[in-house]
Amino acid sequence: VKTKTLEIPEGRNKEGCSHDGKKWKTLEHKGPLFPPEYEPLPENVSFYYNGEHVQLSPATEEVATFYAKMLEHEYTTKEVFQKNFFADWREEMTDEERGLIRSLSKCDFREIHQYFLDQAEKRKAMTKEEKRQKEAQKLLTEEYSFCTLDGHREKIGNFRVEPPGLFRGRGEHPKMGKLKKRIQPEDITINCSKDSKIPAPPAGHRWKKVQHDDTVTWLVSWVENVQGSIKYIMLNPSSKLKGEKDWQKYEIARKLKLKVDAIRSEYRRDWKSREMKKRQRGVAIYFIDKLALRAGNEKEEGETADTVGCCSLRVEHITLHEQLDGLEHVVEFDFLGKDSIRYYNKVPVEKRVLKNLKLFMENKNPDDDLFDRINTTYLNKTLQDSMKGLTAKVFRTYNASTTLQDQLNRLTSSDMSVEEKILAYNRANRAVAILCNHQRAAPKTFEKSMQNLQEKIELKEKLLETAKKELKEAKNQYRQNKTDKLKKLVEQKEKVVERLKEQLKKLRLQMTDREENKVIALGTSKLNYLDPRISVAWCKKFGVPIEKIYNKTQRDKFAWAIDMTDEDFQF
DNA sequence: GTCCAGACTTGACAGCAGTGAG
DNA sequence: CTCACTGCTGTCAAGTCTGGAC
Repeated sequence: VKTKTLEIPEGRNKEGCSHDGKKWKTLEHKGPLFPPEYEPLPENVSFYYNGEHVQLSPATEEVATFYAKMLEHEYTTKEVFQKNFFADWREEMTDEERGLIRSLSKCDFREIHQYFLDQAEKRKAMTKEEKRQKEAQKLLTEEYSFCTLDGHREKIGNFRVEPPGLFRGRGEHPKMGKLKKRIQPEDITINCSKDSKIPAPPAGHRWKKVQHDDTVTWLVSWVENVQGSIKYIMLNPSSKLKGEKDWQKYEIARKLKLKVDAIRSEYRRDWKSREMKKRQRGVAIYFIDKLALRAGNEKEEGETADTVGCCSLRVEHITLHEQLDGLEHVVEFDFLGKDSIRYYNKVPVEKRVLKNLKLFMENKNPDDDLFDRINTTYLNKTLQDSMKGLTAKVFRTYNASTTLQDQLNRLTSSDMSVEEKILAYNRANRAVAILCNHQRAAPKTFEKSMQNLQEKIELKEKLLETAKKELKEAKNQYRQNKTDKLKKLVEQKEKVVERLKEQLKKLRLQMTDREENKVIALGTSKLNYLDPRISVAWCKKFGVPIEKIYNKTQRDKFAWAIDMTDEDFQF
């Protein structure tokens, strides 16, 4: 039986929060799966120092293989990467090795590199027998991929412990190249219920700790050595626990929809405040609302790449223009955001905003904070006063979902073909991705695949032309000699023309879609920002199969929405 | 207030499997 | 059957936000 309104789970209030912070009653699992032990290189594969063969100790050799595997990557050409790697590698060496190996430039990993290339080649040419073995292996690991939470079998998101390797940060990360160490069972904390079957550590080992904390959702955790942060094993997005949280997130965003007008007048009032702090707050929230910027927490300098969000914007990240490209009062943004993705945007703003920004920038250096009186904690406290549960990131969710809903309403009509509807959907999705600045590297094969598509279109055009000629010819013949046979021929030729026209149209749509998608990533917004009920309702209303919009993983994650939504739902 | 640990969401991307054309 | 291309899945880094200690 499909319920139209989601039932409020037992022990939860209407926002889906547990009253007592408890996330589960029972939790049982098998613990984490460890990566395989290091296998030393065969004897005929050598490392060379200064041209001489050197037999490395297993621990040193393992770290050398991490570097050797990356030899072709741009990373290894960066000085920071090399420096970090070499320092950490030397830590792993025996005294003797450390005495000998003093300069990375004298190290020759090429033979090791080639060895791994050959191995990859071999793996590709795997026989059926080996593939069957792989399948069997998969079956063996399957039991690790599920747990039992409150009596339900649930899929786990990441049940493997991360393997050792070299840290690859994004952008200009000061820690790139550092050694990410192998995690031992002795580093691992297990979280499960008291009365459950406690997972067994590997033979000869023991866990760091076994705890029974029902106020958190993770099953396994460990501390990672590069940043000192905690890593977790948690449930898959398809799980009930994650699904409810997701639903709750969108409900809060819908609540903002009802309050947003009041909040907007409030922050506009702040623009005129006597207090500098309130003015900054007003402008920051305006940016977060209008441009879907991230909150922008402070980051530890020198520990991470230099990236910013709204509150951490610096003077150097914006340029003010009284006039630009025929527009008035324009702010030009240019900064690196999350994952060192560039945000570049020229935005016309209200006169008062520009005036305020000028004020904020007065007597400051380029590397001074633009909003020096506020931070994300203060901003979120203010937002909480306007609406319970409101934080900066809710604006991203709200604006993304609202945009999708608006765009879909505007771009779809029922007389479109399914293909046209899907193009409309993708366009709506794309508007959101642009708003949220979700970018991707242009696919490596982009130019080529566009060219292929173009050729296909040209071929179709020719076929269509020929078909049209044949149709005309057939019509002529029929006019002169009205036989049944010729009538049939005309009909047949008409059908061919029709079919070709359809195919051509489809190809052209595909081309447009792909071109417009070149550097835009749709996945992130689809997965994290767009209320799935909007898409489900749209599919139902316009007769588009849900499979055209969501793949299997996405359908699993959004099962809650697919179940509960009818075609009238509006965000 | 400020600092920091902790928990959880968000994000780009590599590598793989599946698929359809030749 | 092979090969090229695409879409999916897993990976793990990088954010947000909360709460507690001082």
